[in-house]
Amino acid sequence: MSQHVSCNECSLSPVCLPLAVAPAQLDQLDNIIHRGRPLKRGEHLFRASDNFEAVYAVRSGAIKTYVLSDQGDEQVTGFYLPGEVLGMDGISTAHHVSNAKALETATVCEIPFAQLENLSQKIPSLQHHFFSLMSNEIRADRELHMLLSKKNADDRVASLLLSLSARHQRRGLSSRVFRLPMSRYDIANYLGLAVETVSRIFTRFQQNGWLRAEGREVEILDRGKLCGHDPALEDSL
Amino acid sequence: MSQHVSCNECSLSPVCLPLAVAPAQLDQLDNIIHRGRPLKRGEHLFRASDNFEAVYAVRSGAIKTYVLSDQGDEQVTGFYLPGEVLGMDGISTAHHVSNAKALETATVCEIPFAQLENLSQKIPSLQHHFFSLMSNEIRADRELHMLLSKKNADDRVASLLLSLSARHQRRGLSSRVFRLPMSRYDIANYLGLAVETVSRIFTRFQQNGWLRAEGREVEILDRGKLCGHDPALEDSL
DNA sequence: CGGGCAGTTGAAAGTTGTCAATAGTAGTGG
DNA sequence: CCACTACTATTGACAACTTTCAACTGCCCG
Repeated sequence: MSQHVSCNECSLSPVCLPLAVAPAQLDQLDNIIHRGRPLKRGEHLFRASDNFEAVYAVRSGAIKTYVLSDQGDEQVTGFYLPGEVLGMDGISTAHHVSNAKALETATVCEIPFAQLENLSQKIPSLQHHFFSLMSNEIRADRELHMLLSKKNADDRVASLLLSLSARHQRRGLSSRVFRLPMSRYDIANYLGLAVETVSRIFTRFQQNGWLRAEGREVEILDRGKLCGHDPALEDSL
Repeated sequence: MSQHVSCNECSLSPVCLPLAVAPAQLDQLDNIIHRGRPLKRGEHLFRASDNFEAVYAVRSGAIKTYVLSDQGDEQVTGFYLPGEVLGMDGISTAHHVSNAKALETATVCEIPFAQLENLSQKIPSLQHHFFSLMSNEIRADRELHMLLSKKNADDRVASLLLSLSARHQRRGLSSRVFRLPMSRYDIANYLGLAVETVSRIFTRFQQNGWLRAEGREVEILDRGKLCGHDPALEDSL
């Protein structure tokens, strides 16, 4: 497997950073990007104590980010799929504040932030796109805030399933059948629930005929009913 | 009251956008800022349907942001005090996704975003500061995520009180005695609790001798014990 | 001065968490 | 290649925290 897929040849370019850069300038972006060796399941991309040097775009696999409280318990703060950018929470502090860990074998593009800032000075559309990315992150957090604050356990699980489905579709994959890259524990942790609760909800969704799940393989059988659990999502697909 | 306090003369400049701009260039920032008439309590600064034109720095008073679900119920997503910048969630969509409403009489500086982007092309430190601001917002959302996901009602209320306290101190005001700009309803909504729960917790904190509260006036009597409720905050002040 | 909203308090109900036990799965190493 | 082990997932019973419903007080603004 070549580790030197340029942005030009990367199938993710329509959904990744290159979408903000004119073809003529794509080389400039391409030149600052480092493509590292694949991460194995469980390996860290960065840790909370590391200096903040770069942001990362997922090329394959999946990454989870999490923070540790002082008591040492973990809070999963996000799941990142191919084409998505992570690591932006470190900009203001010069060191990362969260940890990033591969949920499965994953490859990432490393984008040194200082150079990205320089390039953003020259390419306004890149600057704007990066503002947009961060703005999207904030917006997603607002929705998560509502999810955690107002929605019951069923709605939370349904919402995550539909979010993953939509993000698969964005990459041209099936929005109906896909594989969850994360464990039930990670799902529970992310959604502020107990694992047992998540497990029971998966069972109930299947009993209702809304979902088929075998381990991490899921098939969405009745999107409407899953949305119905959270009508706010009715139109999202 | 003059509505034309330049950044030069503004007491908030050490904690607001100007902190990222060299004195020699401050005029350039100052020139793009609009200082509107004060907002009365309950007035909107912007609404979710509005076009996204600008971000806003609070000069006095307090603003809350909120989103409405499709069922029409409100989720308070943030409280903004003097020196804090809001409205950045609209960058990616060209229209605002949240609403911003004055909790009390408030004045704000309006910073047209297109011009801010242009200026950021010329002043690298301004671009960086703006990235930092958004990064901070994301980081705060991560902490809120943990709060809503893992902490009980007591910890959530304590955490909000201590956050407000720290933000007062940042402006050189008392971190011990201050006035809450928001209602118990807003606090409850923001923290994902029922008003009754918040009210009971205020009562209990007072019975424990940790807090004095008369309406919206609060005095923190035992910061340690409030932190103790959420040891993650022990060192924040 | 009055009405409506903000705030407080009590009792009951419900959703979710905790504890415990069991089954299934995947990675490891012989 | 298979067995072992540790982790992931599921299910049930019970407990706990928080919500909901209801009533009441007080205050602010019109």
